[in-house]
Amino acid sequence: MDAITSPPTGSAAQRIEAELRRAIIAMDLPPGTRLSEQEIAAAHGVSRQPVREALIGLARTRLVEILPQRGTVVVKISTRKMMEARFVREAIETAVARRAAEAFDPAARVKIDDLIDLQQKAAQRNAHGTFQRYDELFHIALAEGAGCPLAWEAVSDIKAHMDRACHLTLTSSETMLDLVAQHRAIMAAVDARDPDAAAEAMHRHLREILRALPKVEAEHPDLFE
Amino acid sequence: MDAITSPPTGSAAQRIEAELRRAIIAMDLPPGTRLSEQEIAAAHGVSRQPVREALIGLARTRLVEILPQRGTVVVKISTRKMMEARFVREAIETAVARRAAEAFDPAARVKIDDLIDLQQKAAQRNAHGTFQRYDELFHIALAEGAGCPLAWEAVSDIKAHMDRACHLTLTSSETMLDLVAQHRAIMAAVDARDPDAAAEAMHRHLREILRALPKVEAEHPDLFE
DNA sequence: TCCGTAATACTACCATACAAGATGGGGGCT
DNA sequence: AGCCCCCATCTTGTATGGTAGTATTACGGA
Repeated sequence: MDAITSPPTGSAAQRIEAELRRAIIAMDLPPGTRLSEQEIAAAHGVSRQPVREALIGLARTRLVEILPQRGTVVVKISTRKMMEARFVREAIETAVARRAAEAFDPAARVKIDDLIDLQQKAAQRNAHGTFQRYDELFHIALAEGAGCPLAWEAVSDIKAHMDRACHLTLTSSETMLDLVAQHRAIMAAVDARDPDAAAEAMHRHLREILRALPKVEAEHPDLFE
Repeated sequence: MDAITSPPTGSAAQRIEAELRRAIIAMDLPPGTRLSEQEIAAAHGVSRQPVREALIGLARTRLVEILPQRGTVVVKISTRKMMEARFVREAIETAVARRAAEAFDPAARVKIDDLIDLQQKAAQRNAHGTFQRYDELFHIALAEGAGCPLAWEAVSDIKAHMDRACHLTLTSSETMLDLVAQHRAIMAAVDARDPDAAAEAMHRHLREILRALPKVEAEHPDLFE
């Protein structure tokens, strides 16, 4: 089961980028953290060049901001941009859900049940990191089963940002189990071959996610811009 | 009027990436072309490092493919992926059009009329490159006016691929003028505050674009995978 | 005490050099 | 002849040194 643990992949630059991305989304590197090429390179036992390429990759997805000749910082969370991100993601994923309900790859269908079960176990253990990883795998499998894996690429970066914000809102085991139930509801509509219901279920799913964000912003204003 | 010519921006890596991206989309570098870090560096009078970073950036948007220790090539066009891309873009832009019809920034509204006029002139002159540039500016302005500039970021990479394919289909001045008319139709629905009509107009607009692609694939099989 | 100025200590950026892997061709062996 | 192995020559990947630019800080004057 390496579907969940796959850091040692390819070049040093890719490894470091994956590790930094994970750390940022998991809030191990909170918004505002200053990142130094030197320190990261020393910590990973490589030179500054691969680290630099990793940071450029992260800057492209807006997870960090590179200020020329000044430094690199983890970008702060913007509630406004989160709402825009949710809008875009909703547009894509409701369309995917609708298509999934019209025709779904049977082979991918059985895999999804396993993913949901594993995600539920992670939620019961209150294992935040693995929960989010299985959440991601669910959405990937849904897109692939619907026949548009490219849609996931478009959602991927957006979801990364949202996951980071969700790390503040998703604290209790109950809220995580709610999301699992919503996943099951989506698949129920897909199985029923009901496009409108599937889109509506996805719509409700995504609307829930960031509901608590404004409250969190009031509690941790330093993490927001 | 620098809105259309903005290559000399920032670092050497960014300049080179922008230049290569333009060349790839304009088919100056056809699919399958082998790109050598050495040659590009020599041609631009810089070292390999910035070129390398530029190629990494292009690889991230799937315009080129880097084969470790082997070489870098301009990716070939895939009709299947183009259809998937159109699906995703349609999902986003119809949602944007719907939102635009609900509320639109007046300041952005007047700018759009200018862009459409300029695009029409470019179509009449059969100036393919500038036509596509104004097409891009139109869609950007629409997203901004609708209040979700982030949506454009999600569409940007997808549109780049589609524009490359359109370079083969958009040959006559008439087809370009058709697209301009469709832009006007979209804005007419937006002005009428009719979300469904705006979404439908956008839908028709995007459906047209790749209609001729299969025929082109039969004519130039070497450009496709 | 406060402010303007200059030196200092960082940063990202670029150039150069080196290393590691992959390919293609040629020569020798079977 | 056909196959295999080795080597020359590409490629990308990594390491290191140096440069230009910015923020900070120390310092001298009012």
